[in-house]
Amino acid sequence: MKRSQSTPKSEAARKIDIRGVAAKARVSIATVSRTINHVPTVDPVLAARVWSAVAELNYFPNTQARALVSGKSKLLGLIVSEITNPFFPELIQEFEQVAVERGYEILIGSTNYEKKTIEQCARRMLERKVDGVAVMTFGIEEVLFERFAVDNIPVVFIDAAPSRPLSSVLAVDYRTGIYEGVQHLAVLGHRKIGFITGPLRLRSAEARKAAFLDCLRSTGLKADPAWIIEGDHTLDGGRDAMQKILALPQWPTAIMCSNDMTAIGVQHALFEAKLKVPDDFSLVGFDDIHLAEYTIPPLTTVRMSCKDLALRAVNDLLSHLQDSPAKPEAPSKIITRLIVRQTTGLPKDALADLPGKSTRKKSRE
Amino acid sequence: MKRSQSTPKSEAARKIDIRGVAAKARVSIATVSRTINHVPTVDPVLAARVWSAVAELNYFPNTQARALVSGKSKLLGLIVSEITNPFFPELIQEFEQVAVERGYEILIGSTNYEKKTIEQCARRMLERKVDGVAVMTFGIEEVLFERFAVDNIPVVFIDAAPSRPLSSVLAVDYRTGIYEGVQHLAVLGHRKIGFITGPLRLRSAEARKAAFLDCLRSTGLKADPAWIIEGDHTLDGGRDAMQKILALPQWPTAIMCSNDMTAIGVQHALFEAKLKVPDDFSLVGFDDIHLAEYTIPPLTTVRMSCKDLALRAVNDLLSHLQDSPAKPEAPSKIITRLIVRQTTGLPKDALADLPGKSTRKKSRE
DNA sequence: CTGAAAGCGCTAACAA
DNA sequence: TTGTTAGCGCTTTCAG
Repeated sequence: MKRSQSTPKSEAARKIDIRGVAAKARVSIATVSRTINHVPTVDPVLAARVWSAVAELNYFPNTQARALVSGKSKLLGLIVSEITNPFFPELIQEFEQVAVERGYEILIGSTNYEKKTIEQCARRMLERKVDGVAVMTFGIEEVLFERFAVDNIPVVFIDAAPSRPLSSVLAVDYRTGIYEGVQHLAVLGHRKIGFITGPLRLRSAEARKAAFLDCLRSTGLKADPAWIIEGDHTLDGGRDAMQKILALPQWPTAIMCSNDMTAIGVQHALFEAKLKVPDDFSLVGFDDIHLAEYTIPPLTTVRMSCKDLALRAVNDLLSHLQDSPAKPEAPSKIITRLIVRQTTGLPKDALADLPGKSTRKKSRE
Repeated sequence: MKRSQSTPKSEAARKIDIRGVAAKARVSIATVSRTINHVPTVDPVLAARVWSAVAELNYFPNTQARALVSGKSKLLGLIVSEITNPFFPELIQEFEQVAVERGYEILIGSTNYEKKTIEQCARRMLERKVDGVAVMTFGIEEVLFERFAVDNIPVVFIDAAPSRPLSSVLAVDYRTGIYEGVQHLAVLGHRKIGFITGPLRLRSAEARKAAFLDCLRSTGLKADPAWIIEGDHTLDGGRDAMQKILALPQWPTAIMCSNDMTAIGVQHALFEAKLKVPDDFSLVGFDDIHLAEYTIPPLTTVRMSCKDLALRAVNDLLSHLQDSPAKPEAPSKIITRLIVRQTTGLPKDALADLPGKSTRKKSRE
């Protein structure tokens, strides 16, 4: 089995490492190291020999050894809520692209909202000595991230973060997009708008709900607490929440959702109940995942650019890493905006309401 | 900045490493190593001291150093086609779970079907010294994986693999599921069934198509080449392919798709064309992603268990790693089976066809 | 059963 | 500019 070891053919079949390259190029390992790290002070002639040895041997450096000695793993952690929610793969893809461009690898952790898993993720990141972590799980117990501070590892959170050095926060401007959504609904004539939240212990689920309530108020509508249902940002959660609303004696005429998956779940609940979108209910999602364009009918939703999110996250992390001169504190928020598709329309009682201004009771069940 | 270095407080504020633990526990670093690696021959008294030192210091070993010396990174590579296709996150989730259970971390690579990206992925895996790689991208240029053979890194492929040591293949039994699908359609009365393939350079897209053709034949139906359209396993691809079919003078009455995303794209194309599923077209997907249950109407599809796939992939890899005694060659195929939901029904011309057996022409456009 | 010591492959002083 | 050498934090002989 251990062929190369049991047959020490002197030079011939040695392992492909920096020494092998050095031997073949007839230089020292230091020169090899300098060459492959593009240190400018290497004699071009030697460099050429090194490069051709590298090519012939098909050599590449051992990341572990490199990391061990340099203290930098060139790994960025990315912690997301739930990899099966399509928003996150889209985020991951963008994040990875930016990271790889900048010479970093990413280590993904999916928490599934479970505290134990989150702990495990944090630990894995620490063990692998990531150079930075983006916690994109929209609200998390920060205690678990104290160790990162101890180890001087930058962390970027979303929406809110503990204030400490090397930690920054990506602020999302939920209000603009949600306001546009509420306005849109109001203009169509909706006065009774329900909201299905995400898991409320997630800070940004809370933020989205707060933004919704706020926008309702500034639009002059009032919120019926019965129509604010807690969901969990999953398809099942959306379906269940909508079923709860359908069990209510009074129905809203429009539903906003804390994310698109919830909205798709709602569409399904409505389909099962033989109710039509947007004829019986108007529906607005949040995130604008690619799928939103493909639901039937296509989902009106609030777009949050995950490309932006990813780019900003990586930049924030790296700016802490490369002892940046001035803090390029870019406090601008991540913007959101409404994308109108086909799940929003006039409220069912619009025609009836128009002539007489009477407040009709909704049909029940 | 470098507090701990500039202030060598003897014992007090030293870095948290194996030496720190050893010092605090008053043992040698070798004993610490043995203890945390659960070598059974450690004196319980010393072990206890070590563990409490570990706890107090909140110590955990440096994976890099460990990997460097042991030669095992405890990393498993997982290469997928496209992380934004929901099938893959589901796969990743399962794979990660199994891997973590077994003490491995995973490194994800998403190829996006681009050769350059695949190369990059392969290289990243090599650089990070993964202990094994699962190539779940359903067909890939194996040349890129030769280096893994050189480095004795096991690789598991899907559907087909180069035969070499340390490489195994996960065979999926496409026929059973697809046959059930074709049968189901045939029983409903469909005689004209179209198929939208995946990217045909992917081996398993080819395999699915071949299985379909095969099943058609053994059901006694014949395939119209015009109704076999190449898609690309994406939403957009499905929509485009269906639009091509709709442009044909003759329509099939049912469509099978190489994956669920394609089917969702088809549903969208039909929606745009004001055609109904299953009234105008019956539709069958493949994969049974979670979303399939939530489309409108819910998608009839062929289930392939990604849990199975993940489990088998990890097992195959690990069995190569731990010098397994006998090869536990489990040549059983990954099974597939039909899940009937609501996108399949009687063909549009069923009633008309029943009385007179005449072959009517389909309405065009 | 324990500790001292030799590296794993590489980078970063320091010398030449 | 180049080579020599000392570790990075850990596992693993090998003596004791």
